[in-house]
Amino acid sequence: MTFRPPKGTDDILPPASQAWRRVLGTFDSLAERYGYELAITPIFEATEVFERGVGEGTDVVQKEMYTFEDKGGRSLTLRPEATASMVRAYLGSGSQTPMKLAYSGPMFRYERPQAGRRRQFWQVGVEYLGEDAAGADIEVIELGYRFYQDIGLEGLEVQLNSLGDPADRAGYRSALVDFLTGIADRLSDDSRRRIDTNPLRVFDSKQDRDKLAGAPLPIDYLSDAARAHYEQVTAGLEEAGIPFSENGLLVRGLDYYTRTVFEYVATGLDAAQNAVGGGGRYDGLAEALGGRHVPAVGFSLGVDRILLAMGEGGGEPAPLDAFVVVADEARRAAATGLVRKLRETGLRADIEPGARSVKAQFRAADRRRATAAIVVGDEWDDGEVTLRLLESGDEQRVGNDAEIISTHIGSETS
RNA sequence: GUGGCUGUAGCUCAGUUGGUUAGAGCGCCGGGUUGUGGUCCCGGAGGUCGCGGGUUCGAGUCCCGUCAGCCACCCCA
Repeated sequence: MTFRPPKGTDDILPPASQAWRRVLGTFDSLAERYGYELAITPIFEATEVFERGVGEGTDVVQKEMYTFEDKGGRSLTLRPEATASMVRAYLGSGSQTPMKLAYSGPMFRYERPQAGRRRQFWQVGVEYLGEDAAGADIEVIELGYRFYQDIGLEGLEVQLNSLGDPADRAGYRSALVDFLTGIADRLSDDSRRRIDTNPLRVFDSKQDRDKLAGAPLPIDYLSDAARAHYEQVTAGLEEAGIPFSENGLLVRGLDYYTRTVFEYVATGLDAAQNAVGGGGRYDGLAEALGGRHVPAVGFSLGVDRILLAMGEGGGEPAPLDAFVVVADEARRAAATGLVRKLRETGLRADIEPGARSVKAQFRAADRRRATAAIVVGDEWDDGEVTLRLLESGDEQRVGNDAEIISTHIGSETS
C-alpha cells in the first residue's frame, strides 16, 4: 500500500488549500455578479461527446482521454474539458433562450505529468450559450480578466485572434496546405502528418513555429461578417480597458473554435506551460454533437496553473480568532460550552479535545495563529475568563460571555 | 509515447577510495515554569537507506532491473 495519490494527481491539503478556497470563492462570486449561474454536469460522459465535440484530430482525443467501458458495455470517458459537456447539457435541457453558465471542477487527461500539467487538474469556466453577438465575446474575455485581477495574479497577457467561420476555412485551408507542403521537408514528423489530417494544428507546434514565418494566417481569410465581428470584439475590449495583443498564430488545440479565440498567458511563469486560461467562440459545436445551431462563447481557466504562477504552493495555516485553554479538567464542560457559543457568534474558535498541560494548550494556540487565548479556570466562578492577546502578551479578565469576548477580540483584529 | 535528472527521518539534506550500533538542521512530543505560547536550556519519539536481484568477507556507497518523483518534448489548463 502506497499513500501517494495516483500518478499525475495531487492531494490538496492545508495550508496550500487555503489559496484554493480563496480562488474558487472569488470565481464563484464574480461569475454570479456577471449573471452566470452554476452548472454541474457529470465528470464522465459518453465517449462520443468528446470525440465529436473536441474533434477526432486533436491530441486530446487521440491520446489523452481516460476512456473505459462500464458494466453495461457503454464507452465512457472522464471529461478532458467541460465545454462539450456544457453544450450537451444545454441541448438536453431543451432551452430555447440564451443561458449563461459557470462551472468549477476537475478535468482529466492522460499525459506525462510535469510542471503545470497534471492528469487531474481543476478548471473554472463560463459558457455564454445561444448568443452570437460580439458583446458576449467581450463580456466573457472581460470576466476572465477581472478574475485574474481580483485574485492578484500579476504579469497577465491577453492574446487574441480570429479563426473565421467554417466557410472561410475552405479557401484558407488549401492556401495553408500549399504553404506547408512547400516547406514539408523542414517540418517535424508530427507536423508533416498534420498537413493532411489537420493542418491548423501545425501552428500548435513550438518546434516549427519559427519556420512558419510568411505562412498564410486565418485572420487574413476572414469573411466580411467574421471580420466585422472581430473588429467589434477588439473595439469592445479597448473600450472596456482590457489590454490585449493580437496573435495571428494563436489557433488553440481544439477543433470546435470559430471566430474569436483568446488565451490568458502568465508572463511571469518560467514553466513551459504558461497558458493559465483560454477560450473562444464555438458556433459549430452544438451541431457537431448532432443538435441545432447554437452560437456560443466561453473560457476555461486552470486553477492549478494559476496558483503555480502565483507561487502559492505553501503558505501559513489558517488563522484562528480564539483558542480556549482548559486550566483544569473540572472546567472542561464550561470551556466546551464557551467554544460553542464563540463559534455561534461567528468567531473562528477551537479547543483541545482531550486533557493536556496548559503549556501545551498555549503552544497549540500559538501554532494555530490564534489572536487570543481564553483561559477557563478559577475565574469562571466569578463569571470571568482570562483573555490573553498572543501577539502583545496583554492579558485581562473579562466577562465569560461569548459576545463580550467577541467584542474584545473584534477590536483587535479589525 | 520519447529524453534527461533524482530517490537516506515528517521536511531540507550530509554520509570521505565499499568497513562496526546511519547523522545534522528544522519540525513534532515532554520537562525546566504547582494556570501561560512565540525566545532559551535539557530530554525523547521517529529510518524496510524507493523496491528486487547481483558483485563482495562486508553495500546507503559498485552493477543490472524495476517503481516513483521532478523537468523537458509532443500538446494543452
